[in-house]
Amino acid sequence: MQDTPPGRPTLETVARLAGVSRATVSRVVNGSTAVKPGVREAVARAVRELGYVPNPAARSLVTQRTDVVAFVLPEPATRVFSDDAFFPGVLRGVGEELEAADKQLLLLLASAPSSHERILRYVHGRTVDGVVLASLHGADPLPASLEALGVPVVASGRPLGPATFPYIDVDHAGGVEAAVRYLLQRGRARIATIAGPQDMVAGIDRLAGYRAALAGTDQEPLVAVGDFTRESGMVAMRRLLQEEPGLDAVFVASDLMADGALRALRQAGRRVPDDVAVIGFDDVEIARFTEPTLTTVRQPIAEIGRRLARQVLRRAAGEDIEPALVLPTELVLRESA
Amino acid sequence: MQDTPPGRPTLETVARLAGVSRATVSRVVNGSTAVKPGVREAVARAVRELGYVPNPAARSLVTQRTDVVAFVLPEPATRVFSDDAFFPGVLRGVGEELEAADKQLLLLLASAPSSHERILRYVHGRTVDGVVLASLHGADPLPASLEALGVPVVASGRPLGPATFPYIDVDHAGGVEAAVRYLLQRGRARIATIAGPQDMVAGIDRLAGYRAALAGTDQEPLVAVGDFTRESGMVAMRRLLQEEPGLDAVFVASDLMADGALRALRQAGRRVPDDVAVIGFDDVEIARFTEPTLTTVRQPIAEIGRRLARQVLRRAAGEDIEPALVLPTELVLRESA
DNA sequence: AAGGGGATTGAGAGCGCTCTCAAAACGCAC
DNA sequence: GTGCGTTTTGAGAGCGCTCTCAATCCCCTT
Repeated sequence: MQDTPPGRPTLETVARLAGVSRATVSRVVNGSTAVKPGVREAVARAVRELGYVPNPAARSLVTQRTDVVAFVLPEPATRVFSDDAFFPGVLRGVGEELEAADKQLLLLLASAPSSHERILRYVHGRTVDGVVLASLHGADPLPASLEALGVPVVASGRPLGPATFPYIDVDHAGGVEAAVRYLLQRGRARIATIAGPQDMVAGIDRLAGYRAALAGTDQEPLVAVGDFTRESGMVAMRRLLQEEPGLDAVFVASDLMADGALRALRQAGRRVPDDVAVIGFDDVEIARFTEPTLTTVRQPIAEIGRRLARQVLRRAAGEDIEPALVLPTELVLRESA
Repeated sequence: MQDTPPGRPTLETVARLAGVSRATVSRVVNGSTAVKPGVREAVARAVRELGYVPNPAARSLVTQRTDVVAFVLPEPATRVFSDDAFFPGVLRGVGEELEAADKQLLLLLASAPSSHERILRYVHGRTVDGVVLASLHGADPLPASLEALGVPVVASGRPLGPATFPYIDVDHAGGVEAAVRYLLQRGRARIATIAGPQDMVAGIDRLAGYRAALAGTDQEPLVAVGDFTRESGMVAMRRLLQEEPGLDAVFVASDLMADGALRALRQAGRRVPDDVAVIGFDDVEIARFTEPTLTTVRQPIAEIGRRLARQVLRRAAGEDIEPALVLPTELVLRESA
């Protein structure tokens, strides 16, 4: 019997059992090639026998890496985190990609505005190798602060101001334009829109797409603004109906709001799509279950997450990455338009 | 000018600037009382001036703590992660509580069954101080393996077999019984149920509650089984209608399935609640937006998350904790019943 | 058989922090 | 002033791992 010291086995323990030095065990554990097959096998056996697992803290201390990537969800996004399928979807994509790369996912749900300080502290303390930022509102100072600390940052969504850091986004305007053109092409004569918050690029760009599509026509834009929630969609739809009872189509900047809008339309006695055509944006699960089912602009949610992770990892590995990656959207036809 | 060494400041740097020893700086940073006010102030100033942030890896190496808690979402749960409000809701609760305790949240989304090994590795490597397990299916070997490694584990949901580890759950059966009793009391004469998966305690217990409520009556149980998704709720409802066209009420084991059931009822031309009363379970956001709005059994989702975190932290701190914590549920009356 | 060169291996120096233990400093009673 | 009991402070030993650098092997070549 080996007299194994008590407690978790360390490199030293393994080395002793295998009759080699710590350095050699380290080489085997980290897959270095410069180890003779026989020795490698003996070490591997010792590792297995002892159930050795490297201590990540010790490793980080010397490598200066942690193999951890933070996913930061700022306050406003946290609020809708469990009501919306978007962030969980992105998060899942990020998780998938990180798992594939054997990195860990640290989730920072900033439930209070004060969490900013906490986030910076983590990053400053080199707790993480990189940061994925979800959902930036307005002129968030966070990305700049992070960049200043020299940590790779990739954001979901183009920032409002000048982009001083890489981001992934989808072609909001293009997708919306296609959707509104589709409505025009089907003969809709009075197309309104329920826009998203105008302090978020997603809100702004989708509205811009709507305006762009209408620009070449004789239709005047008709806009109500919501905040991406169902309630706001309902309220906005009612307002639009009141303002323009004759509208026969509406592009809604999110599926959740579209669901609310459908409800308001139903309550107002309008038939969809006969009286009013509705097109949403996102293509989250609910779109397949509204009544009627929702025609919508699909954005590749999980793919956004995967790309975010991939870019931040590449950046952390010292690679240069594209300052922006814009993923395509796609009009998905269902019953509502 | 101080000649500050380049790179991140360490304890040493701070110590030199403040003219004290490393130990003293450590004491100040960690809030030990045994430091003279004057010295403490000088050290604090140096810390501020240098922007010193402790290196968590170095700290973990000696303290044997990481201040990280893992939230593990097994494969099946990951699949529904972005379509359901339950797990994101629990996760949010966990995040809140951990933030308050200044702990970090490591998210392990097990996208493949093979991730088990990965999870164990993290835990074994002492990457985390504790583990919160969400959604255990059947006889999952994971908690036992984790316990064996001596890591505090707290599960969301009572395990199927004998509970060898602490868990938090809600009073499924009690809540359902109350709901079905309510239906009985309102004169419903043929009450069916759409149950959840029978390899999950939530599925089993809710069905048991239904049976229990019917036990004292002359009604025979009428059961269809779903898997907590909307689709399965729709399918199950159709099956029930076919089997028993005369049913006048249905308790559905999740809001998402209830939403599907409502749709199936509408398509079958049944009015809710006039022809058929519907009660769901969960009280997620969608319950307030179905048509008609959904009467449902509320479970305190975020609170479950908070309790999970609290218990695992207490356990990690060496405290003894309750082997089980059962939170109450509550019938929320809306339009559907 | 000797010499050279690449392949393997091991010794040892940290990485930045905590914590024990002993020394130094201080306060106070006498 | 002396002595004793507290505080307060500092020195130094690791925590477990990686990585450089030098030593040792081995295998050819001549």
